[in-house]
Amino acid sequence: MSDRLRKYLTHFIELTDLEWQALEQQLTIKTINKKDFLVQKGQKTTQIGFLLSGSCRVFYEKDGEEWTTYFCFENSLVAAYLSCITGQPSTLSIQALEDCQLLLFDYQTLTALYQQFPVYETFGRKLAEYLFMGLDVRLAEQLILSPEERYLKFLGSPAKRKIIERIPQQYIASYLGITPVSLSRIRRRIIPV
Amino acid sequence: MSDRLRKYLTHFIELTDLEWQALEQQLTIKTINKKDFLVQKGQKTTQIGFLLSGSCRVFYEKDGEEWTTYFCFENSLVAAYLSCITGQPSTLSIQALEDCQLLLFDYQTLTALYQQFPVYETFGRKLAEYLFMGLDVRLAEQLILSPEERYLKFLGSPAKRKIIERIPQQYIASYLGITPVSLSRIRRRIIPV
DNA sequence: TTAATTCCTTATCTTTTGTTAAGGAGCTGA
DNA sequence: TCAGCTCCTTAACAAAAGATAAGGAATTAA
Repeated sequence: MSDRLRKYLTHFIELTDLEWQALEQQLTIKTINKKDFLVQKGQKTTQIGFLLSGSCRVFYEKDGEEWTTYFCFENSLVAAYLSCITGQPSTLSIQALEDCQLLLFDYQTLTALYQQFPVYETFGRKLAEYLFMGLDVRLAEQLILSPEERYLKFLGSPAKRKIIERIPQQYIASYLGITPVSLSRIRRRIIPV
Repeated sequence: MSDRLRKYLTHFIELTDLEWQALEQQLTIKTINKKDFLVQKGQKTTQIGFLLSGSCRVFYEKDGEEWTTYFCFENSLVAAYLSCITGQPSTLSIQALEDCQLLLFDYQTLTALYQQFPVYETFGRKLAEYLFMGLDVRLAEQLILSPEERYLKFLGSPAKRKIIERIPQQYIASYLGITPVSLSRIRRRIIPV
């Protein structure tokens, strides 16, 4: 089970058995149901999850409206990473869109490993770089593309096809930064009949 | 002169003289004039600059329109960091808004230091985390705030007052993700006479 | 099976933004 | 000094998005 996390980490670093076991010992497993929250706005949460199955949405809430920053699926990490770094209460929330099974470890566990094994410091750097890259691209799209162009790009991304198949359209609208009504209009415009 | 960079780095890490000198040796100094480009879209640029004086804007260009992601001032780093990480040609451009004096070093220099001194690996992690934090906040604002709210928040940020004083309003509009005309209307709306 | 719920679409109206063009204030350089 | 340039504002119109409400299809639960 935890092998899947170990394999995921090889995208970033190579671990000896000893190094891996140091992390593996700290893992816990958790199941959450659809609509349950992994993180709630205002909470101090430093847990980092690895999704074995299911999916989540990460979103900001303001005035009762929810704006999605990204979606997470199986075999990827999910966390309020900003909150982990700053130690401040999270400004975002994470909710299960399907029943989820997760491996969990704490950010403190990770920082402790930074001291013990240089390879984990490298992992921390590459992870932050990876998250930075994702946000950089996301922000650029939000700035230079119109809502319609953003939706077309979303459709054109193979990695996001599965999102469309598994995620209610209202959340895709919230990801694109528009209302569900507006997305519905865009769809009619670009997919005539 | 380079002392100012050393002092800046103490926000992230503490360096011994030996560690600092390893980087200091690699520094070059550069002067660029207002409107000159530090990075042009499409270029492979892995230079990292530390602004001793002046200011720059970092922006994406599409269909002749330019959208600013952030502004840089003296005593801060400026780079196409995404391009550094990926090794791909830069998708963004960096232009001087005032005459600038910079200390420059290459991203390769930094990664070489990762191998030699663990403290630089830590710096690399903290730098990536810092950049991630900036983007996370920026994206959230872009998603949950209206253009008018974004401008009000911009006005309310002490760190950004100097931007307003030194930067033409059209670039602030481009940072807010709206046209200069639209910003002008917002200003009339919120600052009645 | 039926009722309730969720989710998407559509319509109408309002608000906001984009587009284009014109004009004026202020700075800059010959 | 004066012409040119940059930058901001304003106006008029078009395009797009938000708000609200209604209706229907599909799924879920009793």
